[in-house]
Amino acid sequence: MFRKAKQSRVFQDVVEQIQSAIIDGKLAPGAKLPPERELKDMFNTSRGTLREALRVLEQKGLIEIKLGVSGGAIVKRIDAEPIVESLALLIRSGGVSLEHLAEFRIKIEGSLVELAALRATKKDIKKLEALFDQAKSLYEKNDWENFLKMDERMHTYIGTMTRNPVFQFVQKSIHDNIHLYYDEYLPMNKKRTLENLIDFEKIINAMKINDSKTASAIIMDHVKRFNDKMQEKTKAKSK
Amino acid sequence: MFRKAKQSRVFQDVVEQIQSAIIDGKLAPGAKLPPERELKDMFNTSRGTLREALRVLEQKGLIEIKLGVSGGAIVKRIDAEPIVESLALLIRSGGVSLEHLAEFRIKIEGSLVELAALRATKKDIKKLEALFDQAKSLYEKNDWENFLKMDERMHTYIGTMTRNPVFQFVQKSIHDNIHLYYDEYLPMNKKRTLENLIDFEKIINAMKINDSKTASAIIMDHVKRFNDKMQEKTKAKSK
DNA sequence: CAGCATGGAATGGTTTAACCATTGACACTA
DNA sequence: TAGTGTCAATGGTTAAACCATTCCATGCTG
Repeated sequence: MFRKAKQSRVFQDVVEQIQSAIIDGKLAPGAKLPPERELKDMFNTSRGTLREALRVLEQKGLIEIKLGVSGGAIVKRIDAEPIVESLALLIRSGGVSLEHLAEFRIKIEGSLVELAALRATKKDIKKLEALFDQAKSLYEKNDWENFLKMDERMHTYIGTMTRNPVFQFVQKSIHDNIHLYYDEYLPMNKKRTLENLIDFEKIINAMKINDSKTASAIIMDHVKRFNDKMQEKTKAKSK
Repeated sequence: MFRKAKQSRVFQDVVEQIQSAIIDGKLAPGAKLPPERELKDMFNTSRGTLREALRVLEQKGLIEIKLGVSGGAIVKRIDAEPIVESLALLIRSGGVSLEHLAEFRIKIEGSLVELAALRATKKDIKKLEALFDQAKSLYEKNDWENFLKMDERMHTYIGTMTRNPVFQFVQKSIHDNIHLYYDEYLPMNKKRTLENLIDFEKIINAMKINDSKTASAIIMDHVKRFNDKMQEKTKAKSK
């Protein structure tokens, strides 16, 4: 199944071989790799080196490691998680500011909602309504923290509705990360949050009658309003 | 500088400590971490475990490791490379199809070019013209492979011109990865390539007179034409 | 004196072997 | 039969030694 490893950064060669096997479908999601002690022999390397390779594969989101007997390295379905995490790093290190993110968001989220509306199934709308009801209930309970989480879930779910993984992970990346700024810039605000909720209600209603253009227009207005608020706060801070 | 490491997945604790130090700016880009043999004592761990932590940090794009005396782990400036790589994995594993990518591209690239045109400096335009001239020369020499590379560089450079890192890495991710499909679907085609070149010439001219709307319209047409060609090929294949 | 070759030392890369920690399966007992 | 405890498989960690690469100082040579 595996060649012996090339020299010089042996662990990299191991990573490449296992990664190729996964990408080529020789190792499907859910498949279990042999135990470390066997793998090290297959690759003709030491356990330490093999483990460095496994660390890298784990970090790439290609495998997951379980402890105990019948544990080991299991091939994962590749998802957007590593992308979201990398973007978060980029943001937290100051490479991306809120303005950058907002500028991008305003360009993309209209298209995204339009696409979601075009492809919405009845089930999607039900799901979205369920999320909306939960958000509303949290709003009424003044549970700001959980309300934000639900808001994030609604945005992410609209991403899912596009049926396009590129939009999905872009949406997830934006909203996972934009919340990093919330606490700093947007403390709980009843009035603003209500506007937020009403927007979602309107979007769901537009989706129900397949009015994708209206849904798109509402979200763009929603994002613009958010950005304006954010900029006010930023200016106020820098004074 | 560092606490002793918590137990259970010790290497993860080491990763978190070093990562925090980098994000908080305690370790600036270019700074050198102590040698492995010193770090292992600082963290009170073994060299093997410490090296697993370094592998993870390296994979995250936070550090870079140099060999030899005066080598060691150097803090990197965080860039979009890990994101581009993760996306490539997602695409190559079949999670993202060409149609998905194209659908996204058609929505985003118009906005991106518009922004680039708005913010273009004279230096940008010179640089873009230089890239264009090289691409043209490669076209005339029928050097398909290098022409594609130059085409990719032009797209990426337009991303840079937005002065927004989010657009930059999105553009880079799309174009780094869309080339994975070129060989399969788009063999060298003189006529199509010429259209391609003329588009760029028009875009540069529009940018020169600050006509961002026209630049945007041209690129959207360009992308649509690309998608149509691609779909023809895909259909022809599936017959 | 200038330039170049050489060897030493610092540093990452790899190996080996042993032991610890977690967990699931299975046999034993009440 | 239900519960419980033991055991073995597997990942996690440690330790010490040696290899490979690279920089740099030293000294030789022209």
